[in-house]
Amino acid sequence: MNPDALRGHMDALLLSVVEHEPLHGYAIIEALRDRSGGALDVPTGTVYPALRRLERAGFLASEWATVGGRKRRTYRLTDSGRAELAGERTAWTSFTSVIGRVLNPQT
Amino acid sequence: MNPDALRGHMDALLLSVVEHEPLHGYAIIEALRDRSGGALDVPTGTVYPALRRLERAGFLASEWATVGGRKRRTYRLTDSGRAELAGERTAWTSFTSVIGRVLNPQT
DNA sequence: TGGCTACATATAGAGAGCCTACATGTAGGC
DNA sequence: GCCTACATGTAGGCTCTCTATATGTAGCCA
Repeated sequence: MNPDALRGHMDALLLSVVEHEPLHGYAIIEALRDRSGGALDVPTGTVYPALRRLERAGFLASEWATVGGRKRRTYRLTDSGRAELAGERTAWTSFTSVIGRVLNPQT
Repeated sequence: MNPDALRGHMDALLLSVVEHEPLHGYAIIEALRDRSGGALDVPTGTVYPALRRLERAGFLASEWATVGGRKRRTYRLTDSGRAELAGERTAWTSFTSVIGRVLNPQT
């Protein structure tokens, strides 16, 4: 997966993955890998800063927890984040429609 | 259209638009606008450098022409560019599939 | 004549985000 | 003692798209 292709879609992916259950960073990476059938293996250097950015934007909220002697920062979707995710899903649909039409015009 | 979303897809769009007929930069911008139903209005500062990049990569070849007193640099797809475009189309399909699955999992 | 719009190309510099590489630390198996 | 999995985080680099600016022709209109 070309990294540049992800540009501008990472937010939607991250928000989507914590939609129904709060997850910590490491688990988010695993969830992305699982949900994509292994196609998405996002490095920690991408995910952790992105999560902080999304929290700063108010779309996520985090809490520290200690599980099995290990510290985790668990992220959950805020109401604002839920609205953002809905918008991102709509944007995704129109994005694929537009690019798809240009890439494969049926003329 | 969020500019970041285009990242990594611009090449495919540009190659796609000159697939069946050579076009010059200005016409390429118009073609993208037309094919996308107006959704894609790519600035010259994006297109011209991108075209040069694609030519440097061997995917496009250009020739100068003068039409109605105006100079045009007309780009055509090379064989290498044709192969690249095919690859980009395949990549696009799997990209949308992967992101779509993560964004809207049917579990 | 002057001014405006469409046509046409090009570059400099800013901005942003994803990446690699590195740093740090715990738990558990061998 | 060493390795792997788990877990978070930052610094710096890279690349692409964008904004802003520059340059010039052709044609219309007042």
